[in-house]
Amino acid sequence: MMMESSSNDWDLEAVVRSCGTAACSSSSLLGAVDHHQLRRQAPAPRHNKQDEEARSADELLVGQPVRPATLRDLDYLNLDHRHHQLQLPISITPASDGHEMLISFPAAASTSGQQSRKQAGRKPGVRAPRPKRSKKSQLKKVVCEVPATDGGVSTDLWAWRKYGQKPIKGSPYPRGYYKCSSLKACMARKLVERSPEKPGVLIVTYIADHCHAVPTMINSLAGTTRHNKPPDDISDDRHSNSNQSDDASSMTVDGGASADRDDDNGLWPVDMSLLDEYPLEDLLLGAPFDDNVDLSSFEDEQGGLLLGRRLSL
DNA sequence: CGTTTTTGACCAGCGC
DNA sequence: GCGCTGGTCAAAAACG
Repeated sequence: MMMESSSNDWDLEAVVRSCGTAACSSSSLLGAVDHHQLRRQAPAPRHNKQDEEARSADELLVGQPVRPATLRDLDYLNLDHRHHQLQLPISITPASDGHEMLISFPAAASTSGQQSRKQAGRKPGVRAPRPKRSKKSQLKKVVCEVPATDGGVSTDLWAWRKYGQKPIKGSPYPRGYYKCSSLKACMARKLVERSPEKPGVLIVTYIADHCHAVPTMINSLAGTTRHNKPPDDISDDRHSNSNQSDDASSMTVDGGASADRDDDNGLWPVDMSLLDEYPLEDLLLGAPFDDNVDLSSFEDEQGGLLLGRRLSL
């Protein structure tokens, strides 16, 4: 019953690893710069290289989790870089349940896309029992409305991995589900969907806090990144969507970071001078974060940040 | 080879 | 209790 095809199919690809992205050079270490980009995917199978090339690529860059502290911290961000920037918060609306707040950003032009892919999925009947999930209503959530600007490169301090996508009733757009990929034990998740009323606006819901520090250096591991097509690749692919499975809402962890990466060590350098000006504690305030984390454990002997190195557990 | 994305299946929560 | 819906799992494929 899942994922019917639709001309409205779209794909969100959020680049979440900020620290190495062009848009997140030293001046934008906090990454909190929420660029947005929608990736449109062509219906052709992805294993075909040419088809892949033809696939349009809007990338969605979703900003880092925003909390009140974040808003404060964003004040000092240098948002003047080559990519589209978010205009910072226009309104903050507390949700009724007290666990949730809505942060609205000005809408911007957006694009959408889709992609096709070979049949995936798991064989029926093979599944380990999963732990009881906590009541959804009890989860702490932060909802952000961000403009889906095209051509922008999004940055986010956190590395996310997409683990699911679902069509949402009442909305022509699917919702993408993302987990923090920096640490497997991290329960932080992010939901990304396009606002049905305002297609130019993406609704990003952050759930749970990260249990680790903000990634500042990232290993270059195979398969950790996907190509992010330049904005001019964005085309009318969405209209060519035929029997494609459906709107893919995905985020990649990349954002064109490779260009800035230090290939010698596979790590993206961090402008540590920023840490002088803005203590790590402040940086961490910029995103959901476990208050109990011992920040000192994330520094090496040179005072450099160790976290952010992708962990394989 | 290790990682990600895609996507159908599975499952829990919720409303009726 | 049942059905709908959303959230998550996990196999397969892509990627570097």
